[in-house]
Parts: sequence; C-alpha cells; structure tokens
Amino acid sequence: MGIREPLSEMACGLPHALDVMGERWSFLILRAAFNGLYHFEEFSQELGIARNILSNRLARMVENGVMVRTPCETDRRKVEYRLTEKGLGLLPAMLALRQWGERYTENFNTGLVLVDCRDGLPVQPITIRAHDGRELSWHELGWQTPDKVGQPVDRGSEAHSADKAPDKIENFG
Amino acid sequence: MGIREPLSEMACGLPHALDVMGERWSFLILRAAFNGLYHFEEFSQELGIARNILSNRLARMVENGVMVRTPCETDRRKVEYRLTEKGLGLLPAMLALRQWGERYTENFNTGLVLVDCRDGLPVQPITIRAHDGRELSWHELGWQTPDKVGQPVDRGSEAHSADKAPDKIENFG
DNA sequence: CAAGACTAGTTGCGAATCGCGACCTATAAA
DNA sequence: TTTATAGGTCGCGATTCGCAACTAGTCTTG
Repeated sequence: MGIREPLSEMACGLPHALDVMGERWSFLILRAAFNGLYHFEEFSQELGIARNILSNRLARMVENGVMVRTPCETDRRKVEYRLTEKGLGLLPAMLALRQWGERYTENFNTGLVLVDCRDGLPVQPITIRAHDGRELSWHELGWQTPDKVGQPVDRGSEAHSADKAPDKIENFG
Repeated sequence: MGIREPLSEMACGLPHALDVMGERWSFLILRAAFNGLYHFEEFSQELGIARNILSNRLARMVENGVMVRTPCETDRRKVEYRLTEKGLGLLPAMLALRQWGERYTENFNTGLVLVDCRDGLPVQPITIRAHDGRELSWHELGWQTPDKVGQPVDRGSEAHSADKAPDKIENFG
C-alpha cells in the first residue's frame, strides 16, 4: 500500500473495502469469477487485461482472502482461482453497482435479466431496508451510537440549505 | 477515456458504473457528499486528497450527472457540489460495500450504527431478494432472456468442479 | 477603498501505476 | 523429442497520482 495511508482509517468499512477492491479491474475480475471463470487464461481472454496486472490483482485478492489459489489436480499447468465466502459476500455490492450502471446508462440493452433460478422471475432492485423490511431512503437514515440504538435520531431538520452548516450536522460516514 | 475501451462494453452495467465511480477517491468523495459536505475545501480537508485530483474527480462526477455544481448565492467565492438523483442512487451500492468492509475487517470498531431515524433501529444488511422478498444466494441466481422471464433456469448442476467447464456454463455477467 | 484573507481552482514536476510485448519455466500432448 | 499450453515475470514507455506553489475572483477589515 505504500503511501496510501488515508484509505485505511478506521470506523468506516468503506476504506477497507476500497483498499481490497478499489483498484482498476478488481471488480471486473470479480464479475468474471462470479461468471464461473477460474483460470488465469480465462480471465485474461475475457477481460483483455494486461497479464502483469491480472497477476497482480489475483495475487492481491488471494492475499486479502477474496479468492483462493489452488493448483489444478488433473492438469498441473493450471491453477484455479475460486471465490471464498468473503469473495461471495461481495455479490450484493457488485450487483448494486451493476443495477445502478444499468439504470443510468441510456439505451441500455437489456440482453439478460438476473432471475431467481427457481421461478425465473427477476430479482428486486437492491435497496436499503429497515429492521421490519420497509424500504428506506437517504433522508430516513441516521447514525446512532451502539448504546443508544432504539432511540430515534434527530437529523437537525436536514442541513441541506446553503450556508447553514456550522459543522457536520449528521455524520453519514 | 482514451485507451480504456474494454470497460465500456455493453450488456452489463458494471463497466459503466466503474467508468463513472471506479477511480481512486470517487467513492470516498461520494461518502463525504452523503455525509452532508458540499464545498471543495470541505472535501479537501475531510479526505486529505490532492487538490488537483479532487478537482478532477468532482468535474468528472458533474460531467457524469452524479453531482451538480452551483455557485453559492450568499458567498460567491464558494461553490456547492450536491448529489443528483443519480448520485443518491449510489447509496445502496456504497452501503453494500461498506457493510462488506465492516464485516470482514478484523477488530472493526463499531463506532456508529446506521439506523432508521424514525425508530433508531439498525438497517438490515443489504441482500439480494427474489420478487417475493426471499433472500437469494449466488447459487440460486441465473440469467434469463427477457422473453423467457418466468421460466425456471437450469444452471447445469453447478459447473464448479475442476475441469468440467467445456465453456461458460452460465453467464453471470 | 486598499490590504489582507479565503475559496476554488490550475500548473509543474517527480513518483507510482498501467499497458504492451517479449521472455521464461513447468507441464502436457503429438 | 518436439511442440503447445498455462501461468507467470521483466523492461520500458505512457498515463495517472500526489505534493507544493501559484493564480484569479470574492469577501472582510481597517
């Protein structure tokens, strides 16, 4: 990581997530892995990524526990890269990103729809939900200290009018 | 984007999403914006990012419709950067990434909990849900052509045993 | 109104990263 | 035994990043 310290600050999971997955190609490699690819040459051909970069990213994902690297039993030239449970855990994030990309790409060609295998019906758009399942928007969210969980949060009547902010009204991150 | 063509292939929203948000700092700037910051100097101080990079990223986000840039009425030295609806639409993706980062960061210090303002109860972990709300894992998902939506998908009995893959069994992306 | 301070940048330059092609090693197939 | 394949590494030019310094408008203060 060298000089990149600022990404590693604590109390927010985003820096760590970006540290692991924030480099160019990482998410596309992940997508390919979810696609069922697991050999070096497969990733290389599918993505058209430079070999040294691919090598670097795969090593990094292994190092960070997103993938495991195992020599192939039946053909010892080959190596298998497989998603770990931690890697599989990135599916909601990747899908949310994808859905966003699809929604806001004009003339997006809906070639294939992600569905529940069982009934072939499309999955829902990914949303943020309250404990009881209600869908929540940004304005309905707030931060609470662990000891005060269960107490309503006052967000200071929405700081979003110009020049009101004396300091951070609410802390979303 | 010059030579970066491979990211812009169609039929998948991820390349577009990464094109817009995949550069270093973009997601942290987004987080800061969700935090209620909207001035150049605020972002600069909060993130410790180089000024030229910040300038570049903000311009890019404006260009891509994630933020709008408006000169401040009351102090014309200042400029306001605000999230558009498109920008707000990134909240599920950002939160999914954050939750993943939190979950897999050891000794993660849970300083603040994201809650529903109304009752102060924590939001759910972000998941993928079927049309009827059932939570779905990777193994239960498949791709279907639009005209065949509603027909169950056979994923070829899970390609994930070594050396079976003659070709892509199922196409997750 | 003039002198300073503040905001939002831009510019230049060295350092780090990316992308391409060539090369290398171990294994498998002909 | 020769050739092909898989998974890399190495070197080098092009791009991007990070830092510090500088600039152009716009308040603010005396």
